[in-house]
Amino acid sequence: MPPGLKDVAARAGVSIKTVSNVVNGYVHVAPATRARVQAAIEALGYVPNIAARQLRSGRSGVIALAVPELQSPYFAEIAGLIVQAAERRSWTVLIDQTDGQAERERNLVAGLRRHAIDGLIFSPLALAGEELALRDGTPMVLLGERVWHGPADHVAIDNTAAAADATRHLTSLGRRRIAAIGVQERPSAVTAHQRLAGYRAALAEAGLPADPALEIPADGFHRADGAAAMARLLDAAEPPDAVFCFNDLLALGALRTLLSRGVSVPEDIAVIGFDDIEDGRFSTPTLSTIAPDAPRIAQLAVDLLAERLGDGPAAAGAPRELRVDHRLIVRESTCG
Amino acid sequence: MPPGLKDVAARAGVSIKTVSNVVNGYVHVAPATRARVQAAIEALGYVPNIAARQLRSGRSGVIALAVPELQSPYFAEIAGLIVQAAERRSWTVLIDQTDGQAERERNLVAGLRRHAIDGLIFSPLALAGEELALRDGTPMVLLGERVWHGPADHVAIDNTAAAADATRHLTSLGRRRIAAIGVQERPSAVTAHQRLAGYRAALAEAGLPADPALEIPADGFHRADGAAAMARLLDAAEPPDAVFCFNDLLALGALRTLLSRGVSVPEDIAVIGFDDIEDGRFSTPTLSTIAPDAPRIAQLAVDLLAERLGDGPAAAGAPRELRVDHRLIVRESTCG
DNA sequence: CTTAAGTACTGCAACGTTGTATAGTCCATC
DNA sequence: GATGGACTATACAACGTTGCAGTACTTAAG
Repeated sequence: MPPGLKDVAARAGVSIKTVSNVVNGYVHVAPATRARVQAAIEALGYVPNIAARQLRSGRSGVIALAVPELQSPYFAEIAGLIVQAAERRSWTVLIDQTDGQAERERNLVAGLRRHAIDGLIFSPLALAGEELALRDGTPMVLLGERVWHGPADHVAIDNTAAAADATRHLTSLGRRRIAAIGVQERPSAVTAHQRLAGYRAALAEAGLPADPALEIPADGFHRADGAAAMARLLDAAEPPDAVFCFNDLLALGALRTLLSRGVSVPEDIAVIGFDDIEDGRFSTPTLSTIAPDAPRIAQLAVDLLAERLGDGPAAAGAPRELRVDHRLIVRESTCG
Repeated sequence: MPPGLKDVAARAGVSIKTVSNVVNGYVHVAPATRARVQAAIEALGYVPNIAARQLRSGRSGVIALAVPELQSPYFAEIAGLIVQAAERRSWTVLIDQTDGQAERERNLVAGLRRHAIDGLIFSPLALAGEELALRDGTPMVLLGERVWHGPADHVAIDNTAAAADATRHLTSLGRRRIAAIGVQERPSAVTAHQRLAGYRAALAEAGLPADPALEIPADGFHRADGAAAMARLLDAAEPPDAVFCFNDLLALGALRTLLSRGVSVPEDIAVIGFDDIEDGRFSTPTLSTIAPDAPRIAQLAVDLLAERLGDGPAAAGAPRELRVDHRLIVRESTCG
């Protein structure tokens, strides 16, 4: 049985509360008393019982992060950054994996969590809009899409603008038949919709026609989906001269298909992705992409949560929408 | 303020304890009563308070997973699999990131965790051997290396044998100057030592001399380290005709250097990695590698923890060492 | 008709912590 | 020499839950 305040108090010859005060750094404790208590703490190896503390204070020091899947480099990176940012506030992060399943996401939002958490950072995949209203009062920060007037705070880049930047980069290189890989019909696939919108906007801007045959759907955003989509494009009557993939994994998959078929990149077909995952910096050819400011996304998400959790005046208030910058990164896959 | 047993009890017209009994599936509750209580629970949206439950029972239903970094695909994959395996036992997983810092790992082992957890799954990077003895009684499962007679349970593949398999694959292809990338001097870098040992053993077996100039150190196990190491090898007087990289990230980095310098793989230099991360299946060329049975590692780690957590006879006992299989996966980087 | 065993439910204490209220001491100020 | 304030320390209650002991009733066996 681990020692409690009680045991430390007995050993130091003070009251339980005095030990508690020492532990919590309360100012008005005589130096001599403090030293005696500290010694007792060391001697007994006392560690505060978090469960009890949480029971009293209602705070657990744990925030949950819900992502579709950790295996995806982009989410892994974001998760790592959020863990780091949370650490700076002495929070620990509990990771929920939704696998993009609507049911799991709904449970999350309904507050059917098994564990008590102070806040939730959530990157929804299957749910969108009003369905995301968190039932219990747990503060939530949404990640990764721009849902205007959504029910919760969220942090995101301007997906549409970023997609337009990517596409514009291709048009500026003189490409005329630019395909898009990653189109998704589901109404909840907001990210895909926004990137498609940006793509179309940039095409229109360049005076290029929107060709439905160039808008290739993908079940998921993985390499295999990208590889399959690219194969479909190459087998078509009139292949493209450039491809905008809605994320880097799709692009890497596409790249693989291109190279294994002997299509040279970027000479025959230029490829650009989205996310700037590390893989793209070392692939062959290296991958041009849109780089969201991921460290900032993580930091802002944690900060926003902290604000809601604080007792200050900012705790309440209307949902806020924070936009994070993105950059176009040009590498070999568009400019060999 | 969320409803408690008290509130449910009041609404259902029974005692608090009866509600508790219903929640915990106690047998001797009259069907009618049970129904009434259930209704009240639904109506109020009651969810048990984990902190209080833990305070009473000592169990939190949370296990911690400590990995060097989530950004690394191999760890991200393992983490994802462990979250899934834990879910099957209704556990949640709390992720700690050590960044491979000895101090952080030491804190972890000393039990200076911020959160109360039932068990710990730990993939150590900086610590090794006796330093890993867990101070408080929390059950721990070690991941990813084979430390004989270590202080805790662990699950690992046979690193040395696997490294030998990889190297043997290269010798069997007729390669004579086989380099190793990822050598680390630190005594705690057990993984690197074991893979080096396997590499040397396979060379000896093939009657090849061990050439120190071919054993290239790497600070970390990332793409950049692999790229740098490969550059060093190419600049040497006598470049190798094959390279065994201690993990896939190193190999992908090395691949990048090779291709950007126009060295053809595998004709001029064959490359093999270790881990079988998804990237290697879509890189150009695709990467030969050693594939540990990651799903099994995750499952076993969780099972082992469950055993220690159980009240059964298996709960105590000497540390166990479980070996997991690995396979050699031959792809284009060794057999174009 | 008594006893024992089983069923259905209740009340109290305790897990370890912290907020509030309180009380005593010491010192400076009016 | 009284008043007030800062400092130091303590006691008690409460957070929501569950284990244990106990009550009251029912049924079956002797």
